[in-house]
Amino acid sequence: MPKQTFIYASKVTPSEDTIKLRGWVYRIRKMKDKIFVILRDASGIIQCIGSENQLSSEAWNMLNEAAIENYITVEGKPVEDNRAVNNVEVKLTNFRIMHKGEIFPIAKDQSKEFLLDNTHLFVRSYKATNVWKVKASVLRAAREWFFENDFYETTPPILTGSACEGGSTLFSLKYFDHTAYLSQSIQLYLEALIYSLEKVYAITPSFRAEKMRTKRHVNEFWHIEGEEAFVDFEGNMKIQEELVTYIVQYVLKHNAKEFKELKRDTSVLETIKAPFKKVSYKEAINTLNENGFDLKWDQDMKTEEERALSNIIGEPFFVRDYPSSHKPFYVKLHEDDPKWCFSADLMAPEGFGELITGGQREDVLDTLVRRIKEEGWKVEDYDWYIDLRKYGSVPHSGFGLGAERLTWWLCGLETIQETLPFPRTRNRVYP
RNA sequence: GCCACCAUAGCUCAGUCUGGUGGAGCAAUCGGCUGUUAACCGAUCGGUCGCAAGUUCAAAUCUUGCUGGUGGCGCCA
Repeated sequence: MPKQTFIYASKVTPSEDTIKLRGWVYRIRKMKDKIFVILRDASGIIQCIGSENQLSSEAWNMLNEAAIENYITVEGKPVEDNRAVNNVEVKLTNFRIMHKGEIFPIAKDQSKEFLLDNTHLFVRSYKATNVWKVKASVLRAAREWFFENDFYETTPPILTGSACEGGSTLFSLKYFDHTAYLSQSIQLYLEALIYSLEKVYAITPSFRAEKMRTKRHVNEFWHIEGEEAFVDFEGNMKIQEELVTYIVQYVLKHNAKEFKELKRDTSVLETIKAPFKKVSYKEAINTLNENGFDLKWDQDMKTEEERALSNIIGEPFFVRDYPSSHKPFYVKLHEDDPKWCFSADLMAPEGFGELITGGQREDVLDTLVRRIKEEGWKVEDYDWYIDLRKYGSVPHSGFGLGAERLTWWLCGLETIQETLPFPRTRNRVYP
């Protein structure tokens, strides 16, 4: 008899041959002379049925002892049956518990706090597994798009001696005899690399020490950042909308099963196609004021307003040309009216809000130095960055996409924390 | 940083307002059971009511402090 290997639950189809599966007990329902056990593996779940009169007494006894999350191996014949989960089930001829262990602590009733305390066990839950698969697709699709469009993947440092987004939200740590910081964005380093590779990207963790408690924030997230030489503000938005469209189409094609399990209605996602709608900041304020808000032209949009705008527009859209005072020193200003700047945020529909911030960078030496001073930063802290404008400075643009923000929206989840296996939040750095 | 809220059995919660012998469901254990869909039925087991102090004849319950956690906001991806 040829050696049989284990197959995945999702690959099981009715056949005359006996198959072998391995995985964990997802559910088990016991009756007098038959037992239903749902086996879970990386691919999904499948129902197995064991009857007392078709199993050895050893196998039957083991089946009676089986409990949630035991590691098991099974053998049996796959048959069609419309009473089973996916209309196929395995009639067991053999059953073994490979590791019984203790009673699994996560059961039917779970509070958010309990799940976070047991995150290391919750990662194996069926829902979480589906999210990890979508997120893996997001990262893979992003890399594919960059590769297809001649971007080079680069590896900038995560440990850094200077701030990018401002001092108050930096995590600091001891670096030999100095203080170093965890990266908030590798943008400044990517700007250096365009002078070598022209079109670069990186996927790195970013850290923000913000003491916020919202469903949109985590203190450690994965940042998909791109930077391109010779690309202006408009061209940068084109890159972003094509990248996002590619990722959306990729997950729709490859993750239909996961979306179904997550009960995500994908009809909105199916309509998404570049180019995206673009509204100026001024227009956005006007639209909001027409819908019952009372905002001034230079007022910052708050979460409530952003969410309202996202629901009004109902598709992905850019808010472009922000007031300069709202954006950092590296953003290029409009030459004719420096009150406005070349910065745009890409918003997701359905009230999910910001996915990307991007824009054209200031490439003129004097203007950059002036802006750093105006914002109250020390010029010497940015010496190397300023240097980039001294030797063949070129117009360039870039953006930062939050992998978790995107996954959150694509999966239609309650909170962004659910897109990370071990989310780092204000009160959680363990496990 | 600001504002709320929560802490009672392994888990989810009721009981707190109005002080007077700590409850239910799930899990676990035992038994029953018709192909179950987080099965169902019966029984058993299970508690320093987050910690500390105060008020009171009497505190899970009222007061104060502390600890841990959750939600929302500023900010942002």
